[in-house]
Amino acid sequence: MATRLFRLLDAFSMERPELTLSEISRASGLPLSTTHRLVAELTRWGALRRGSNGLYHIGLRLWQLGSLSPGTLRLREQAMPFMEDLHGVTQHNVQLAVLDGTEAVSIERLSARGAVNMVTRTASMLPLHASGAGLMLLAHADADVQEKVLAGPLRRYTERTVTAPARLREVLADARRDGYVISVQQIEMISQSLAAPVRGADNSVIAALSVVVPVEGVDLRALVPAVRASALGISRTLGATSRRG
Amino acid sequence: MATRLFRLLDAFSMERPELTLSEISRASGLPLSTTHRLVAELTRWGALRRGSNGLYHIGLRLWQLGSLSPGTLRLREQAMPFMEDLHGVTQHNVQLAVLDGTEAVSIERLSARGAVNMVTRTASMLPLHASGAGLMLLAHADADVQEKVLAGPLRRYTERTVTAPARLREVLADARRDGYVISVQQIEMISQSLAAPVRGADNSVIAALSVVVPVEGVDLRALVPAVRASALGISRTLGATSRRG
DNA sequence: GTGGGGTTTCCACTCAACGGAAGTCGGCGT
DNA sequence: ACGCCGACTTCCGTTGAGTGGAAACCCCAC
Repeated sequence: MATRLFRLLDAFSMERPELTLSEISRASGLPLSTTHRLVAELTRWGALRRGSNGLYHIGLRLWQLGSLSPGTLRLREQAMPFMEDLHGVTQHNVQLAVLDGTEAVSIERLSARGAVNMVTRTASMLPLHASGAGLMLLAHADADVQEKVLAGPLRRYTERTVTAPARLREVLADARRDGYVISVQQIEMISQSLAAPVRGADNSVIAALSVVVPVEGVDLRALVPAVRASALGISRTLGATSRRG
Repeated sequence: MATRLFRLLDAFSMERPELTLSEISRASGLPLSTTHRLVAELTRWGALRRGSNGLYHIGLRLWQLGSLSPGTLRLREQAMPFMEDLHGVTQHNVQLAVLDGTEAVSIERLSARGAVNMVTRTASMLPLHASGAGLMLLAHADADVQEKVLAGPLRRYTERTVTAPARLREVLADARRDGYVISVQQIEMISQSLAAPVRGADNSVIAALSVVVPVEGVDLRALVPAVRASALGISRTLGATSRRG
């Protein structure tokens, strides 16, 4: 059954990327002998590898497969130069995120040396309703995704997190109209972010470019043109023709 | 059964990253109804996603999982600045590869604007016995891997591909001794490459940094110091203390 | 309307996955 | 040296979950 495989693979995480067979068994709740067989199959295929230390870890085969996901390899490669420029100019955290189901996933990030330690790491999730990038992606998401998110529980990270659906709709409408969105202290009280949409060849929004900066001492408004310009640059490289932000 | 899932996922490729259900069924050789059920399960978990166009593609969940593979995220992030410098100085293709089983996988690459069109793309395989990076990885691989590769069939890409095990052993020994390896016209008659080892915190070789350049008009020897220095730089960033190349 | 694709649902059979149990290996403490 | 313990591996009889043929469904193009 497939769910067993998923349970097994889910045993691996950012914190625990290497596990023994028994650990996998315990973490996934599967009987040891079953785990043993499944792990063997996964290893044969290359989804898992056993290191010289005897521990199992995710194999590159899986990474290669994952790299086929739209909005990783090509998007990243094209976006990198622009992100670097933006990072160089602003000296703040820059990140690129895409939509996956009802979550935003950060696929690339350049962190500033002395900047706010971003909560998020590459390959991690961002809330759609509270992060700058998430809001921009949500603003341009399919109607059903929007409805699902607006209906579902909207976690309140801080006192400033917008959790009222009606208010959120306004924010999304503004984001679409303005071509950028600013999210202040919605995830942490010490940080704020600004995001702009990245469009693909068909002019649909496929990613969001954002900067995450400290609340203290930074005026996000001043960064709006830079972020929008960078996002437009990426869009153009990807073949978008629309001038809309 | 797990193999069915693998067959199904293998239907996706660099060339065909988006497929209809029927296409998946045909490509994987699985009955349509079985495919339907498996795809549904995979989609529920997030390994696959169905785009607004109705086509299925690999989901970000899989990409995130794959990113847990050692030698992708962290290695890439640390290596990037050095690769960019090297790329800037040499103006040639620069790539970073790691070992997976008995193959080398390119995990990052910077291609030169007007350079040889590298056969390889990011997230693609390199032969261990014929590419510069592959040779360096093989030179430092576990004994059993080396034996397997030397025993197995060594594909002859060009007339200059080394396929004699004895000769290959010499090349590997030289690579270990010198701290770099040069592979001339072993994959294509128009290109050659130079690779140096990247060491992790335990001083073991975990990756290979290489440049791929045209045969005509470029003296690889002149690039040896640059590539070695960059590789050492990455190693140092990763916590390696060994001065051996 | 009709044909032809892709897609979804249904269900009885069967065989492959399951997992308890027993056996192996290796390291550590006494 | 010995015994213990944990991790790993192998075996095998049972059974219920995966299988896949078939039929219905949907939607578009001609």
